[in-house]
Amino acid sequence: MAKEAATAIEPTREENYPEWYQEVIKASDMAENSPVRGCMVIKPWGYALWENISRVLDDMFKQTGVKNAYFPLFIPLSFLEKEAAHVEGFAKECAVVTHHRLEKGGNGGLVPAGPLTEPLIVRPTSETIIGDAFSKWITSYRDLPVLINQWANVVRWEMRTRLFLRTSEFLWQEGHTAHATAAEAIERTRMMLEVYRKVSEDYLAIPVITGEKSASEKFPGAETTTCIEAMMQDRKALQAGTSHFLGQNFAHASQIKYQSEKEIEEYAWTTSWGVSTRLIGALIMTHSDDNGVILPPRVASAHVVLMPIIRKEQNRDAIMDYTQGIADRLRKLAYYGRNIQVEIDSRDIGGARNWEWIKKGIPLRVEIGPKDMASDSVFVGRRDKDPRDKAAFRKDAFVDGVKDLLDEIQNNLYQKALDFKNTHTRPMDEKTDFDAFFTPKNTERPEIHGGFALSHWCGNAGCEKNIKDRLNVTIRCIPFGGGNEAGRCIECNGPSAKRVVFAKAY
RNA sequence: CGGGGCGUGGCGCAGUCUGGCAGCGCGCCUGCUUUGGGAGCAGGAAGCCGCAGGUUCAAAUCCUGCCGCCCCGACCA
Repeated sequence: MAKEAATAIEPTREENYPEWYQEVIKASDMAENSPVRGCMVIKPWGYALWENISRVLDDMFKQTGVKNAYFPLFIPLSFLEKEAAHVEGFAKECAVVTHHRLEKGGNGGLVPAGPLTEPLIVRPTSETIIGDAFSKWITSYRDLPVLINQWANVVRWEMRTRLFLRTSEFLWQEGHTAHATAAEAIERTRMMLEVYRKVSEDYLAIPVITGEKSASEKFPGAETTTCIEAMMQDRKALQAGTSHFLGQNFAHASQIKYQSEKEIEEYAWTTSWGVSTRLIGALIMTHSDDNGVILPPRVASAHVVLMPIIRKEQNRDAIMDYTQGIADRLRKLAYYGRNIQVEIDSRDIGGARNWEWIKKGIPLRVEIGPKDMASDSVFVGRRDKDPRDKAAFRKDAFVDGVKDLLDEIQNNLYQKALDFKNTHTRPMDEKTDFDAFFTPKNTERPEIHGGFALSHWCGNAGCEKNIKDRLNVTIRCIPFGGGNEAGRCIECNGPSAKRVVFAKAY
């Protein structure tokens, strides 16, 4: 027997969180770096997650009247220039296409030829190109609202990239809507944020805080940006989704106008909202442990792995039949929008097989050997429990109860994440406490520290900046609900009407 | 773009200081024995030592330039 590591993943979260994150992804076989700088290859086990998340979102979008469409990957440079704040926000991270042909170069290579008269940028987001379409589609108040979503890839040339969390190219959906009134657009902004909250909490089992961004953190060109913020296991905040009220900024830029009932020319009010493959990063960092990924059942790449244990060759057919019979029954069961997905892994590689599936985070591992078959049973391990904590089930009881079992795991994951978030979220009124909260004890090798501080803020951008410069802590959002409560700004002691969420962020 | 680290079979690394046969562990393939907590033995395949120049009888090793990756920061979903 080979040596056993204390944990399947090294280093552990405690030892080196960023490296742990990378190792977890590698061990789960979800994605890998590609030859293209900053771009990832999403492998089947990771892509299945995205498919499942997409399906849930897509259904919910459609239930609110949104329809899917598709717009070009390339955006004329002049389009991006139309909205001043938007240009400022995205100019630094645009990939630009300047040529349309390759020719043989001097030493056998290829060189770009045929310069474009107007460079094209690869979309970092599609407000401008979709705004242009909307300007043609909308002429009357009768055309409104227009409710469009597209599933697409976008490119943002980031300095530093990390699998799923920040890659040069990523997959996302971007919703774009146009409305006759500000009130209706604001309502839509909140409605879609609510969809994100629901998917995040009910499917990904990631508890979030919903709220509004401060002026410095909002989307370039937006009037207001609302967001869902989640806490990762290193207690840093991750912005998991945003929904923007764009006012009439993009309507002016793209000339989205309509004639009202009163025969007056009006500009439309628009929104945009998106979530991306970053959600997968959020999911990994919320649930995974030192043995690898833990997938919430409702979006898991697969639900159950069946592992036949064939001790004697003459048992093979009987055990495989028994296993196949269980798989057939499980696959007929519907669970949250799809049938139970079953993997059968009959590889003869000893205990390594079990550990591979632990690292991949599959919710249920089922061992099926001669003893189980003899007693009409199965031996089940749950990913939300210790790897050695396994229990025998009667076969029928397991099959009939598998959906309850999956829901139990789903709820456990959510509850655990919620407890973690609550434990590390605290009101903070004294500047010294605030600074201590966000300062690691060991400056050489900072330990996991901090969390969400609920503190008062006077609304002044200067105070926000001071805090960022001093502690690298930002306002993640001004949370909805919770009520107003007068207090004193954590930075300047000025009057404040409400607490906001401060945290270090990804 | 600033600071730090690193590029050697698929993965992780040693070898570089002091130039002289391309190595180790894991993984992979074959066979036998095993199997309910990460199997054992035997055999085997797999390398442009990041790239390009230079020095040398000889370069993974020395020199010059470039490229890429990772971590921290700035930027960001």
